Amino acid sequence: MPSKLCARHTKKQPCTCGMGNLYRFVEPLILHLLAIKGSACGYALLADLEAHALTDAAIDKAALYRTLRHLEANGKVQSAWETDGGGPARRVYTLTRDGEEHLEEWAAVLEHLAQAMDRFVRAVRKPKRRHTRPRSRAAIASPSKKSRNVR
Amino acid sequence: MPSKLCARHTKKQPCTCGMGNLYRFVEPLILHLLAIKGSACGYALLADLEAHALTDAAIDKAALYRTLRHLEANGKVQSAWETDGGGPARRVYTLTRDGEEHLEEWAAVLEHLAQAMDRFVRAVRKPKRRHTRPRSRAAIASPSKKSRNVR
DNA sequence: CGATCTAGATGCGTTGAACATCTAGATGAG
DNA sequence: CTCATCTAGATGTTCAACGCATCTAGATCG
Repeated sequence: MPSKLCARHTKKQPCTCGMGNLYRFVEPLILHLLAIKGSACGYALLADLEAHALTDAAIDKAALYRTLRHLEANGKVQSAWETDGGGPARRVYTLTRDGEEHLEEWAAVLEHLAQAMDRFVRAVRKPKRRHTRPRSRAAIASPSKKSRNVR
Repeated sequence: MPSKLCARHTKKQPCTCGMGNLYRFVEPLILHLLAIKGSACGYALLADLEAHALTDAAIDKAALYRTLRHLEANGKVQSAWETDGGGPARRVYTLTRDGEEHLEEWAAVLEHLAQAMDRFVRAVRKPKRRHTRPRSRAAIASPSKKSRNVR
């Protein structure tokens, strides 16, 4: 996810930039499931994803498989074909060390985001402070000094 | 946002389906800012958005203006040109009643999402329960009974 | 044999994201 | 006066993601 390295923020702390809400949080879910299951093929993950999903949005098969390949391409997971045991061959995935770290990063990002969202929700629900009368033109025109370089 | 009405869920509760994390949460932020400011033009919102943003991702001018037009097209905000006071004409936006309700919906959605993310983060950080040895083939093949219709 | 289940993958049309660019009035410096 | 800058809004383009449909193919079972 931070494959693009996020030019804007040179912060140490992982940021939400590079991820663009990638894949509807499918990525961290997969990493987490692999972490607790040890290993699994895509099809097996599908059922668990439904149960653990962060949102009530259904998870697309295609998104799952594509995300797995994407994770593998970035070295977050490894896969190996498993043909024994009947049925079509399964591509069985396991987390790499890199993947474990990636999951931690995701946790940090989501933790921040959750807190921010929580603050936002409470701000929205805060007993409506009656808003100041339509402010003067000047107040609107120059919101603050540090809004110079708004790009 | 639930303009597509979300065919999948006929739940009463607002869901995250229709929104696809639309516009990086710019939409609810705009609604909220308009709610507390009473009214504002896009340019004035820009500065406040930086301060209130949910993520550390910078907010794109283009995204802001387009979101405003989108909100207006859906009746969530109203706008009027304001030419007095010097400078180029400003399109000044105000929330509609519909927009106020929309903000409430967003609050509900974000509240749920924040809780889900919080649970997820805690699950990830939970003291690693040593995962069971590579489970039997059967256990992998049929994850659960209710995974029949995984689409 | 044919239907169904398991498992993975691909194709495509639409939409969103990131970034650059453009118009144009107002203002201020030289 | 002229040029640069600021304010304000809008558009265009490219690329990635999303949603949905479809496809292959082995295994299994009636």
